[in-house]
Amino acid sequence: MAIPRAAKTQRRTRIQEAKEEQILEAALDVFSRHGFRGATIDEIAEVAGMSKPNLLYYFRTKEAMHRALIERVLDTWLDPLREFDDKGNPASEIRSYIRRKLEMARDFPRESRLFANEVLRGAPLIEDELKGPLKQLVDEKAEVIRAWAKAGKIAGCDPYHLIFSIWSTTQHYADFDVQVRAVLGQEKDGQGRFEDAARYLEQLFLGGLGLEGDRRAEVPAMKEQPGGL
Amino acid sequence: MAIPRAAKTQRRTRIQEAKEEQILEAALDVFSRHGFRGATIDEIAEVAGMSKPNLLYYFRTKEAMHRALIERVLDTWLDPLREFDDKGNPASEIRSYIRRKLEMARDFPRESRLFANEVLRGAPLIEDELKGPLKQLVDEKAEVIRAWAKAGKIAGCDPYHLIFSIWSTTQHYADFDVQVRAVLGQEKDGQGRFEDAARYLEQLFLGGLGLEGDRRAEVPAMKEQPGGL
DNA sequence: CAATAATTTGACCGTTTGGTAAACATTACA
DNA sequence: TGTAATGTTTACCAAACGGTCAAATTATTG
Repeated sequence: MAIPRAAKTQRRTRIQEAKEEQILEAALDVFSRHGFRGATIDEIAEVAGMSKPNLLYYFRTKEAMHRALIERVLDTWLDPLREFDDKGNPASEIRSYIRRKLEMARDFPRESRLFANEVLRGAPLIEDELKGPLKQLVDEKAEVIRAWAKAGKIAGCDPYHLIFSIWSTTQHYADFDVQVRAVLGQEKDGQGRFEDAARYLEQLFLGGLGLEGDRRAEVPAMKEQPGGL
Repeated sequence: MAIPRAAKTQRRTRIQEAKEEQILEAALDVFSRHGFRGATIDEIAEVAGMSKPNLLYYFRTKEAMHRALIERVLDTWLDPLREFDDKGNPASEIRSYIRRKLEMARDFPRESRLFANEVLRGAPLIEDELKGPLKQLVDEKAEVIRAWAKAGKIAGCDPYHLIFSIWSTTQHYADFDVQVRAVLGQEKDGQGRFEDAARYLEQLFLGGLGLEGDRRAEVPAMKEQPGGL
């Protein structure tokens, strides 16, 4: 008998754990390049190095795979915003938020593109997630920013659009990577563009919020590339 | 005899013109939502309200359709940057560049998403365009910005990343529209978010470039939504 | 009004797609 | 070691896919 995904015994075997990981890794590769409809199970199976039915033993449908991927990524993706702290001082909080987002764009570009692809097609799978938990989280952080503005710690600005602009500018380096590289040319083909981007974006956002004075706040430089997710 | 696309007579008939328009309009709809691989000829034909063979009479392959679309959009898409003028004063040039890009995101979101989809999958069709004409145009405008900085008219900054950040922040309102709406909630469901975005982005960029004083420069407000492309 | 060219369609074709059935192989563990 | 549960593979299916063809229809024009 072969009932997929932890049938009789509730406990997941090592082999399940490993194979599912292997599949999701391959799926991330394919989905992030071609979107849901453009991706094929065959290609994912090939990248994962296993037969199609074998893959379908672990994830019964293409949608199940996609859903599993998206859920996992969405969670990780919002971590930097969750860390955004109302106790800290505005300049360093914003600086380190930008840095963390930029590090993610550098280290997990496929995750970013997966998300972008999903939103581009109308986000049918995560609509509820966006309108619920995401909106709630952003509302909360927007309130923090508004409080800073009210206290005169930063220039008054629309906190929602501030958050949008940090999202867009940082994720741009993952989602539009090929364009960025094409425009910068081969000289900047290493990871140097991320350092440049970090410097520029800090200047932009701190200046835009009237915080130039706090330029050299106690925020560390971008980390070297770490390991997996 | 039925040789497609202006055979004996060189002149394109009215009917050709109209049908090709009708097809590209439908194709834009489908490609912008699902990307090249995710789009199907059947769906495009259905949206265009004609039979599949009829559609294929005007565009022999799916790729031909996509190519025609991309070429047309890419050209329009760069117009605002071409208008970016070194003669004007920095504050108003940057302000009106932002406004134009934001107007495009508002009025032509599908075009923006088409482009985003293409870049996301690695831009195989427009790689040359990006590395050639686009890079050249950006290089040229970057030089203008650098000159402004050297002359002390704006704060020194990396002009390439400045351009990237204007692209990303403005296009975000087209490409991530569903997310933006989800976060802002129903109250801001009208076009008001574009006005808010315009105000915020001007503050951000002018502030970030040390140009707050020039805030009320001679740049008109965002235009009402105009007609077709 | 012919007749010729342009357009449209239904039927079709080979391939790819998402997914299944069942046989076979391997692992876990009593 | 035996056996039940888990994992893998080969062969396959129906639907959807990109695209073709020849026949039918509609415009254009001498």
